[in-house]
Amino acid sequence: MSFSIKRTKPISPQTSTLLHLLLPRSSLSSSALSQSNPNLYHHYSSILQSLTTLKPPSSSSIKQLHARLLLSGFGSDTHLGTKLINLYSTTHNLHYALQLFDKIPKRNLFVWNILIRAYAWHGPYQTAIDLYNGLIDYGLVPDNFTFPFVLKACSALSALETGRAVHDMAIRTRWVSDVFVGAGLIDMYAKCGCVDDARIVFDGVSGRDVVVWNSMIGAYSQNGRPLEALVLFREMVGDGFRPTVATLVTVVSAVADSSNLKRGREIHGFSWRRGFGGNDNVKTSLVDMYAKSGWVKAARDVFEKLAEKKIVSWNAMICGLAMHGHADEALDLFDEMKEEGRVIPDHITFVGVLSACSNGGLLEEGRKLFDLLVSSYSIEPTVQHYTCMIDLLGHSGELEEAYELIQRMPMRPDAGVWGALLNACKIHRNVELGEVALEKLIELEPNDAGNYVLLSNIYAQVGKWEGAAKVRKLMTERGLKKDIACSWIEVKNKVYAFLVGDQSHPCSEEIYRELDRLEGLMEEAGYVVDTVPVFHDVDDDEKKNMVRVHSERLAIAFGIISTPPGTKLLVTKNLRVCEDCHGAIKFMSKIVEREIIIRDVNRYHHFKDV
DNA sequence: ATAGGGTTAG
Repeated sequence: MSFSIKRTKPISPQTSTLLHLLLPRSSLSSSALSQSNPNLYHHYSSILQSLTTLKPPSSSSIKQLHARLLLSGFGSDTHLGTKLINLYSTTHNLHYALQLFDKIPKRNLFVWNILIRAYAWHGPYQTAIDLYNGLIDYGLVPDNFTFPFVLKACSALSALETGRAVHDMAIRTRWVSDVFVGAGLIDMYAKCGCVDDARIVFDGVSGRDVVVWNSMIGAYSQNGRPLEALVLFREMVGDGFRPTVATLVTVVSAVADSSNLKRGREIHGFSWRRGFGGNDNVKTSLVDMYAKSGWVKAARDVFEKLAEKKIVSWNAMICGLAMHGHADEALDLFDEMKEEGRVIPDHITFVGVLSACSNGGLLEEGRKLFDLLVSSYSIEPTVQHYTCMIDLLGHSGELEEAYELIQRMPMRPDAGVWGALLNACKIHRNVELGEVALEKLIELEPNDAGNYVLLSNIYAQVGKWEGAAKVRKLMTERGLKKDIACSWIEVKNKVYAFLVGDQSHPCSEEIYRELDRLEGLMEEAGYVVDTVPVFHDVDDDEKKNMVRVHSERLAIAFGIISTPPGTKLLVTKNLRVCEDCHGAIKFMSKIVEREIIIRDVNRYHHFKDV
């Protein structure tokens, strides 16, 4: 019997030399092979060892070795089998790995671990969890390697219940305070949205290292708690830990969400002082931060200084332009990206350009892009792409077409889709479709007050007060309250917040006096109060009063009286800017000759009619 | 023999 190696695929010269050295001809042609041959066993073991050091190990060599091991009667040997499984799992041959695994009678923890690792990295993630449970049923106890692997699978699936069970096991096995296990648990809880559980784990980790800090800062940042992320970052630096690129990227993204340019510039400065100024990853997060802080030009400057523009960088810049309503620039940049040809647009790029079209009212451009996404880039449109299209069609007044698209889309429309339609119905005062959209929204998000408010406003716009009252009653019955409007503005390195009708500010009197003064000038310039957006069915005078104390107006008035003439104002609001304020701020901007930017829940509104 | 963290949209 001959054992010469059959070449199915050419193997790398490196591997071929290696096999030649380790397998002298004599052993290759030997005809009496069995487990009783310790030399051969040793040979196989060494070859396996050497293959492990190759990066990447040759797939075909592994299969050949496997075949020879079986022929030599070593098929069920734990030691050799383990090594082979390890090789198979690092070369993504999970099928063979699992086959071998089933044949090994004595399975040690190491084999379970590397299999769980393979499935946690490449999926199917549920298999990793099944294997973890299998390991326990088999009578083994998970160790400090098992936990990070299985937790990665839990994170990928947002499998909170399984994650909690794993956490419980980590406590019982006393691995819970280990840095690796802790980081895995923190990340799992973060991905499941349970930041406070993550914090409990964080507080219990002994000998925290930089990764554990990063994980916890990221947990806050990814779950919309930027201030806590920053507090923890300061604590980390105060404790003498040296931040890494991952720390900076996470913290900059947290600052981006906190909408505070001063903090953003501070962290930018910090990154320079600590030697991260030239790092492309940090720069990309800065592009996003500057865009979200309302300073598109600074974002663009950082973007142009990137050594290499990767897809994330392009996306951050394109989306940054889109959210500020610079539709043409966003599309130009998209063209530039295609021309440069180094990166391929992905699904996020298309969310960016489609939303740019939506903000810019570029219906035909948007239609073309939607076609392009499927035809030229073979991207499977996601529910977000459909949402963008429905938003675009809706804004452009094509409500019927938008509704048809919802009925045609291949996946189940989510709240975002119906929300886009409802919003379009509000803009174009379409009660019938608005009712359809709200009905669906109530099914999907029964406790979101904003949806009810929107429909109520549509009724109010067309004078259907009984409809508005019906929706309001429904809200009261369900115990829902409209979120209180709040706007904030940063003046001289301090953030000031204003609620609707707020009189608590020390300068309140001056603020209202300034509003009065502006209103007089606005009316002279042709401004007429549009009372329609007011929620309640009250008389006109009262409506007028409610509109004029909207939180963004208070913030703007405060900004005007407390900054030098000509200073640009950036106001952030927790809800959407109402139509009347939109019109009023145009006049204000003109009268005081200032650029005013409002960041609301959806996008940025620029008023620059100086 | 095996290990944990990061940026874009929504």
